[in-house]
Amino acid sequence: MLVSELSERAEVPLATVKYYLREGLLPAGEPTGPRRAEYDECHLRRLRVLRLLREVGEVPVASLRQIVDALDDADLPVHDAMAVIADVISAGPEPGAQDPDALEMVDDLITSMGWDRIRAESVDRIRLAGLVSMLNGPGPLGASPEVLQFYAGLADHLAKTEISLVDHSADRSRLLEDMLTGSVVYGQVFAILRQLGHEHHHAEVVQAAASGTPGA
Amino acid sequence: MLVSELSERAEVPLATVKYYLREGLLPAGEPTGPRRAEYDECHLRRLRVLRLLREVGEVPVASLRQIVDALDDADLPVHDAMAVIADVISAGPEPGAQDPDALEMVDDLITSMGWDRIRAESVDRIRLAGLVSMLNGPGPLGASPEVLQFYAGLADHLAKTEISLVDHSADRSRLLEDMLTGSVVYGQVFAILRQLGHEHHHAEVVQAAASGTPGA
DNA sequence: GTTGTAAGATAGTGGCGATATCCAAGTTGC
DNA sequence: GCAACTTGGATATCGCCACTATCTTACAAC
Repeated sequence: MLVSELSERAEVPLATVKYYLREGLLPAGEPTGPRRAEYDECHLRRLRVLRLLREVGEVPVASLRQIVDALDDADLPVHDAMAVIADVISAGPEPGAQDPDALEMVDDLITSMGWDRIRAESVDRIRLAGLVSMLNGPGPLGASPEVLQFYAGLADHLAKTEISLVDHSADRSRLLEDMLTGSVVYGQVFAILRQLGHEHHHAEVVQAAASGTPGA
Repeated sequence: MLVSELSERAEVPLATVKYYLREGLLPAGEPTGPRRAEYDECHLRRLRVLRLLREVGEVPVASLRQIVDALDDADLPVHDAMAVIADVISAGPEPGAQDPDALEMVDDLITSMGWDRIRAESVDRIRLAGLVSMLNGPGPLGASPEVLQFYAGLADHLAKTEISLVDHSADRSRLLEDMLTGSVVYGQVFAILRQLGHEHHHAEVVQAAASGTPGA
């Protein structure tokens, strides 16, 4: 297929497709002449993944480039590619000052969960420490080890189930793309369901309080 | 305290504090003269909340204004204020074409969870339908009712626990600010823990597959 | 008084994600 | 064979957003 068809099928403006080609997010098509090139289903899939990451995951274009580099590096084992991708997606603008206490809390949590496969350089580990440090700073919110354990237990259950559901027999690029998009989209799905749960349960306690203290 | 002290204590650049005052995110201080005004702890708390929502939650400034409007409207009951805030935070750029099938799946899910307090206009409900529609479109990922139920069950448990932990006896603005910041920060905490869980469990299945098929 | 800084208003900056325009070279319809 | 159209490719421009810098006036403290 030609660029214009690619653009139509993915419902992405032609100018944007060209932009992605320019940025190296989308590999160039197979040239069939000096001013002509052919694109296939892989390009279409890749383009859909890119748009999903941008629109649902709000991943910046610069990060997308790092992600496709990992995706397309056939020498990189699947698990290492996922690690690179996880780091890129979690990377924020904030290196921030390290808080040793918070980092220790996080490492204790990781140990108590038996998560012995987490890399020490994991961006998520550092970022979590940043959040914990923020929670334990000024303000009424606090992150006790018990509360963190509760969250981690739930997250472990969710993550374990999700990993068990992926079809590990697919070929490398499909596998990576599916894990990536699944992680992003279902992450959003869960976040929204949590919000909906808040709305429902908050309504219930408010009503209970109102009927329990009718004159207050 | 004076603006400069407010800026120092919250570790926010003075120019940014002035910007927030201009935008109406931060109420003006009590004027003690034609060119002088006094700020108190409420301003400091509010400023910290605003920065947290921006930095952790990546909430746009325009949304912050809508949020503080709800926060400061003393006539708005707490639950209604939370509903407004939830809608503002979940609002994306995408009204998008409605997919009746996806919306029906979402409504079935909501019914099966017993979530009878969700407003029909809830932005989250619509957004979830958008994601489901995307999952059931082209691509290998699919959102079956069973999978959605699994996510919703977990989300319900999490949300219920979180709601039970908030101190409902605090005064209105503290209560709202705490629920809001808690929701945003712990949402991030959970998301990161999920990622860490993925990293650990994926490493385990990869290793199991490698030792199970040593010569493949 | 002199100096420093607050408050307030106005204008400017930088990053990012596209989008628009132009051009030379092929392709297609006739 | 010829004209109209489209493609790939390069360059320029746009719009939004979150700040940030500058300037002015007036008060406060020494």
